[in-house]
Amino acid sequence: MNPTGERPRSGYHHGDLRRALLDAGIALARDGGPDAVVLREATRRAGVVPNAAYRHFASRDALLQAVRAAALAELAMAMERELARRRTIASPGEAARTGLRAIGTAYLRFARTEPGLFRTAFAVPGEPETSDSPAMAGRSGLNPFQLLSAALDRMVEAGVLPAERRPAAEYLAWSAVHGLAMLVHERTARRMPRAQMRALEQRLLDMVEKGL
Amino acid sequence: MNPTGERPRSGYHHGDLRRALLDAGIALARDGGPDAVVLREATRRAGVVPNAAYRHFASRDALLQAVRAAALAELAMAMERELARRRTIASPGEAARTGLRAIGTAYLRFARTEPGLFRTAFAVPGEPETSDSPAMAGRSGLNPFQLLSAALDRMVEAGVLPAERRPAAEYLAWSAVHGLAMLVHERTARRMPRAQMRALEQRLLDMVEKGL
DNA sequence: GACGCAATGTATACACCGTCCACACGACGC
DNA sequence: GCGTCGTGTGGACGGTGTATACATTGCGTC
Repeated sequence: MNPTGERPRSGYHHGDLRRALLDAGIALARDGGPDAVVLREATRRAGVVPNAAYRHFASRDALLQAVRAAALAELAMAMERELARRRTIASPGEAARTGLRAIGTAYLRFARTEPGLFRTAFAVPGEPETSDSPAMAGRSGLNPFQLLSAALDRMVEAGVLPAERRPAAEYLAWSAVHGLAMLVHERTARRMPRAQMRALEQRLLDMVEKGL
Repeated sequence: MNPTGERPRSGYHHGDLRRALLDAGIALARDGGPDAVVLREATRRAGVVPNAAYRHFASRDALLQAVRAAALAELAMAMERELARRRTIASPGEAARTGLRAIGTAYLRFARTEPGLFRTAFAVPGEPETSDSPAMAGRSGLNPFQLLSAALDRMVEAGVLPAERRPAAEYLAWSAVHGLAMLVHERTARRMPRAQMRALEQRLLDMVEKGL
């Protein structure tokens, strides 16, 4: 009944209402996407009257932005985990390449396994991902976009990406992966067989590597 | 005051309310995106009481889907225009390549010049674009996705795309272009200089051509 | 040409939403 | 011990989508 385990309420004051509202908002976004994060429902889950939210968030949109930042942070951490999962590779060139691939893989998996959070992170206008507010970042302090940039930098250093192709390369890589992610869970190809989908993801990452 | 030029109302009956509601919905989506197409406002513009809409659309979502179909049809026509604009080319291989490029160019321009309709077409779940309801199609009877497929088919016929790479290639091409389109007008890079943006679009299309 | 039915538009009402305002409670500093 | 200020409450307003019952009228049938 009370999934996060906090007792219903201590007294007149809540204790940490901001956190409770944010958690409720994240849960709503997780299953239902951005439109599902509705202020009154969040307060209901926190066991509090609707207007109490306004002591912590200026508007429904402010809450939504906070949820979005949390979603981006989760994605960043998924990327960091995928990067860490690589075994140490022989050549530095290969290491750099698998780094980029890990970023893309984590992105696509996140879109698959957390469609609601994914849409909340990217289908809602707001502060651009390129800005570095720590709320959007993972443990490394980098947000998803910055993690991608770093991966590309390492490719240049390792000599597997010509320096003259480096500028703005994150936009190309991001575009391709993001487009497929949208395609995957939003529409068409929803009922494409799993194996075929994975193969398509690999081909896309190949295309990026080859075409960058 | 009455942009489409129809007189305010004849009598008790409207004449073509369905069309009027759809037009109003399209106008709302054009500046404001999917969330802006609100049923009551559409009826207001048609000079009719809110519930009248329910004689023509089962729900707000049904209206939204009709608007979405119209947006897809507009995109299809933009693609057809771009295809027709090509001068006749010497080699059939080159013709096939410029065909694919025209599709991508039209897509990116549509996202730029009609952001509201673009988001309505793609940021809202619904019948997949791969289905061929004529409401989503252009003059050729093909919808945007089918136009892309046809362009790829022509590349195989002309011998500029190996047949073994053809299957599912539309997903790769669509992903890249769609991702950039989202990136363009949704977030980051909104204030990127025009020339730089165009250059980026060209590089993306290069990447697709090379990496497909 | 009159009639009746089905299609279309109206009236009223409900639940839900975001948000504003005035007020109640209570933790913390003087 | 008391006042102040941060936090939660109560009530209200205008907006939305939608259900249900009613009014009007165009059109096919006799």
